Amino acid sequence: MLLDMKVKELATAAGVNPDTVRFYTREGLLKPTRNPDNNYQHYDAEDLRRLRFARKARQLGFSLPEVRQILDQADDHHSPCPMVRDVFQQRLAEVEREIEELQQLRKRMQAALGAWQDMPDGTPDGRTICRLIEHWDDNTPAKHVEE
Amino acid sequence: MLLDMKVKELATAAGVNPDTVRFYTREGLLKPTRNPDNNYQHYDAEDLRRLRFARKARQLGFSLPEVRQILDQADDHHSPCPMVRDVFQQRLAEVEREIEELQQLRKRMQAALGAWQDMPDGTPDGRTICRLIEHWDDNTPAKHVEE
DNA sequence: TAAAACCTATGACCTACTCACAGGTCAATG
DNA sequence: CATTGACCTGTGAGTAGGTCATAGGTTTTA
Repeated sequence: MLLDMKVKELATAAGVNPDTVRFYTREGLLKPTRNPDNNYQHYDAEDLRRLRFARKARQLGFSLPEVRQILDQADDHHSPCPMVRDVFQQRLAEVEREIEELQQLRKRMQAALGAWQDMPDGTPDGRTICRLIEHWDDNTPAKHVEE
Repeated sequence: MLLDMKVKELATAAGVNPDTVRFYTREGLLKPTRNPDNNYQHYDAEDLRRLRFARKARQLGFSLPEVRQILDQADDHHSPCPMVRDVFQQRLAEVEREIEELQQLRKRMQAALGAWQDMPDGTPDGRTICRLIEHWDDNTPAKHVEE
């Protein structure tokens, strides 16, 4: 292999914290060789690709176990792509759920903010702590049973 | 006080897990009295109000330390409302940032999904792990410096 | 040759709970 | 009155994905 990197070099090359490299190594996402002389880890171009891949996958919302699964499948010369397509679709749906939830929240917050314009601050009197929050109407749709 | 509740009664009244009541008590958000006979905690109507308040505040995105701060201010007969308004505004802005980020992500995911329609799965060949992800274009705007 | 900069492994810390455990207490039943 | 079940107590671990601290070993550079 052309590249032979120690932890910090790999970390710098991928733009991550050296501790993340060590963490991923412990977690089995990276498989460096070890120099028996000094016990140092040595990473090659393949590890760099794996690390970059892992970071991209994390940004897309794949969990660490999912990333490891993909990498392991690739190691076994199975194409992980069908699985990736599948998890990716699920993740996209999840992102859309999150967006809707946050939009609901924003709506309620804006409404609360509007209502608060007209409310006095008031000092806590033993009956109320902060009316701003106590009088906030929680319209959260009850938790789904199927979850 | 009219109400005198043990842990589970308070938890049921507020619709939370009894362990949450114990946790909030350890964290100083609730201040029950203790029965010296059996070492049990006793909560009153005030604790119920604090607990309900805390849950509402959490739903609005306040952190536990923030909630404690608000409750402490109320205990000192200072109106926490100005602070609440302030943190609330920040939280709303944050929610809006999160929404935008997620919308960006969704956009990129949808684009990737479209592009993938035309890409073959391919078996890992030592150079690529999963083209679907490796060729995904990460347009994440570089991290803000001010954060 | 000595300091600076790196490496190692391990464990703690972060959030906001939730759960498990071991042992004490209490109300009701047989 | 003893047992059972449901409650209580405190403590510690687990969750996700890292980040940081520590103590000690190695390599590089001045």
